[in-house]
Amino acid sequence: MSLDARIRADIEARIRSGEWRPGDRIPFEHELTATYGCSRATVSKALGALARAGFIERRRRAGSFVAHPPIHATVLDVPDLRAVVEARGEAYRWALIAQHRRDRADLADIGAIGPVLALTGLHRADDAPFGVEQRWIALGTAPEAAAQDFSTVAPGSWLLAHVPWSDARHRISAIGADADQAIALDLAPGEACLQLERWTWRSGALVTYVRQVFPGTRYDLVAEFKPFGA
Amino acid sequence: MSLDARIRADIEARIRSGEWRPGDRIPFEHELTATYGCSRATVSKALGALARAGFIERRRRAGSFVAHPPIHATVLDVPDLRAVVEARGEAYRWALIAQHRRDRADLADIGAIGPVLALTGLHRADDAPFGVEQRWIALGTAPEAAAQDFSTVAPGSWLLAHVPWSDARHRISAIGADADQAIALDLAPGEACLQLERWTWRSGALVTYVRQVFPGTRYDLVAEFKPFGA
DNA sequence: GAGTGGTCTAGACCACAAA
DNA sequence: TTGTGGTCTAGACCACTCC
Repeated sequence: MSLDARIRADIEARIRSGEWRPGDRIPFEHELTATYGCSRATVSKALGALARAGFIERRRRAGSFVAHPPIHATVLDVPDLRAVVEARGEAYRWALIAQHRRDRADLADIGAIGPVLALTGLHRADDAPFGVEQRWIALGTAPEAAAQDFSTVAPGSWLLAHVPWSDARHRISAIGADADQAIALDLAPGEACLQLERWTWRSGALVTYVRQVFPGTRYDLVAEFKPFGA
Repeated sequence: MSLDARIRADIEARIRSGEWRPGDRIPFEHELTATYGCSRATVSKALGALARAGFIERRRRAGSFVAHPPIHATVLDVPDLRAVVEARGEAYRWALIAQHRRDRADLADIGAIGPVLALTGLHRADDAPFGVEQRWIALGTAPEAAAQDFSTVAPGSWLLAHVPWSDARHRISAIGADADQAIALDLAPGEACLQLERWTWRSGALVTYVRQVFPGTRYDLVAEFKPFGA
């Protein structure tokens, strides 16, 4: 492993672990030069790669800082639905329908171990329901969630702001609305809906699993991209 | 614009334009050093960025070569359905249902200008239908398509292999199957389906627009990803 | 064996923004 | 004004790999 790759991995690990948090200033290039006993070009190459990957922001005369995670709403992001809806100029509302705690996860396929918080709720835009959500939060990985009141704050928004994550997986499929979903979303049973499942992990441990169901006519996912990762 | 960025943009433009094709060797670093009148480190920085972005592959002792576009099947790729199906160990078949040529695109929303080839067909895996496809190919952008026989070769497979592209956009939504789709896919009308629309451009000109409809129970899209683009 | 890319050094000048 | 990151140079050694 090259020296610049070691420096990069080292700093990336400190950011992922939370040792260096968003907004923190990381050491100046000349300090890292001394730390690693190398030239400034090597440090600069490592920091340049980290900046390109979005881990840090670099500002002349000020230094390099751990970046704040961005908020978008495309298929490869974890969207904050509140932000998405408000960006469209509509009023967002979250309503908690049910909440209970289980000391042992009884859903093997979601991959949670230990106590979980199970939540069901409804997302509204301008008072019209546009998504139902069932969510499980692994309290072993995110213990702060146990004390949080989710009656007015959507768990997705709260998690994005408070719990870091390192990996996620989406599964996108089409389903017919079941009876409960149809009532919540004001649809006919069996009407086509977009189902988005998302697993979110932190360092290999599941943070949360969520299943969101949106009416097919009121929601779609968009992805713009280029070939070869260009 | 920095010198290394100019070199990078210059080479990228030659690749996108097709002047340098996949497999071609691009000039050696020391030749580019002479061309641009700069040091090897600057050339190396530009080529390194192009390699990271997937435009070129670099091989010691051999040189740097224009990369071949990869084939994958996740939500941010243009999948070759034949490859996806065969990777699952199933037999793929394509059946052309209808084909006609229009001298003027009559679908303003797809963004095609000039003559288009309109195709409808069915994808099968192990003889079971799993997707219907409606496609428009802009003959102004991809004139070779006019002479191609799409009765046995799926247009998606052919286009991926023969027509380069520079940008794409997906829209993923859920719809109820209409009468024709229900018959083709062997479903009840109104049953939930996943609809994938894709626009593909080359240098700003539309190459093809396709709308694929899959039974919700037989197809889903998966995306795995990390925060900050890490 | 010869020549490529991969990496690193020590130094330099500059633009820019924060102090 | 000052010190940071941004960029570039000229040179070096190395590992790899194709001839």
